[in-house]
Amino acid sequence: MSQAREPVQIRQTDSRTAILESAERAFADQGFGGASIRAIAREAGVNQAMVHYYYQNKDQLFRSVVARRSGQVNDRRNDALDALFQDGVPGLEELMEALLRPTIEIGHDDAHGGPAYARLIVAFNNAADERSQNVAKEYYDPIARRSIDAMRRVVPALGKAEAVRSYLFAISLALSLMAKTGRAARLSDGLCDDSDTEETVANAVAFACAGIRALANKNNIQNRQSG
Amino acid sequence: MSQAREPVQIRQTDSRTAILESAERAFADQGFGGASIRAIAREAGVNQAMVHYYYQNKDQLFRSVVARRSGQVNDRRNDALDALFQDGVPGLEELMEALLRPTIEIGHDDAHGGPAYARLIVAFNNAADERSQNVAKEYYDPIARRSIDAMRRVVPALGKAEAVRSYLFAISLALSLMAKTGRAARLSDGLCDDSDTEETVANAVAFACAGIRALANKNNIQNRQSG
DNA sequence: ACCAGCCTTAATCAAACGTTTAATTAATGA
DNA sequence: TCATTAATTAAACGTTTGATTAAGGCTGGT
Repeated sequence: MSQAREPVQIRQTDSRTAILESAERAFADQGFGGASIRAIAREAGVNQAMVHYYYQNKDQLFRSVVARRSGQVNDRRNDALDALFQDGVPGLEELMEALLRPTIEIGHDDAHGGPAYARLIVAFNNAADERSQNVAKEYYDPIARRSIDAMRRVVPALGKAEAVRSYLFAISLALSLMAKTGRAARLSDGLCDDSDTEETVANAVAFACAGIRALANKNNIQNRQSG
Repeated sequence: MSQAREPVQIRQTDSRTAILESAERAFADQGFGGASIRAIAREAGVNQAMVHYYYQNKDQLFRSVVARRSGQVNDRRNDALDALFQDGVPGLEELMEALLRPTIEIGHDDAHGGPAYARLIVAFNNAADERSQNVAKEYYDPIARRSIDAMRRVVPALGKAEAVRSYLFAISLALSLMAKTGRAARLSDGLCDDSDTEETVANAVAFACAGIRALANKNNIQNRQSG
């Protein structure tokens, strides 16, 4: 018997991830329909047949792009949740920072293609087409459910419907911060930088926590009146 | 002299707006690149050359779709702002409702294709490509600037950067409510309906106002400490 | 040296794309 | 009635698309 070897990963690494990163940029900039496999291959510096060799078709290429990044973000979120609830129930600010920080930080990670994925994830987060919904369901629903449960443990007054809404609000808020469309800078005449990760996280957490408490109070008052 | 007549509009109305509405749905569902003029024409029940006859090319077709709806929303917003500030400075809740309600309501207007435009506007609101940015700049920046100024008059403690961020947060929040991706219903096991316009507006306003006040306080405290 | 396996290539396919054209029909004003 | 204009059509343009194929190069194990 020969000893263990893994020549496969070593050899395929270059082209495989080059395609993935090129695809990430293309999907982010032009959408699924607008991106072309030919252009993705060209920018990755590989033959266009290589895209099909590694990823079979355009649909699976898209899923592979999302799978890689969502894994990075959600691993960090899950770890943070584990740590937070280990010593009892944390505060709302801690919880929301744990949920929002990984999302915002990956979008700010210029060196590793974060902004491109940020644009991509924003685009399909609010999309209603079947492909986007299937991908969202597979890669983001599990962490979403866990986060919503966590929010209700931290703020017991929060009803389930309000918790879901709050989570989606907070996420949509964090995503709008990742997108870096340049609109904030334009509207503020350059005052909003958004490259300051810490300030961005702080703003998002502050805004989200205040909003969540408002929904929880609203829910509470309604229950008292009707009950 | 013959009496007044407008045969042109009457004759072209049918096909012209049929194309526009079909295009709205196509762009919303498949994105700019994914939507095809052929399919748009087919679903509108017209020859595909008609699309170019009325709208020259795909780019102008897209702009025409946005122009029509943004006009509807922003006229209502501008009127509401005029009315609000006529008798002095309104409260934050009134202001935010004036800004968010038109956006949310048009997304809930099932009978007039609102949901399709909602999805479309969400998609390109966070997009960074040149086309989306140009359209956003032309059709949405003016009302955005006016709204941001209004917010600062109502909440003087709000710095300019915070006001811009707050506005973008609030809008992204309202848009995520319009989108109706089905995700809220799925995550809440059907509890979140989002077809109740009044409750949706109330939730969005409550969340946004609380968040804005939080940012204003944060800004205030920082100024006191550093000043 | 040789084979077997991944990796890479150029060439090719049918289908769909946005756009243009020329010709036809329907409605109008004189 | 007749020329004029607007609306509509079918057909074709050249290009690009996603996907497939068959062939060749490279590498490591024997």
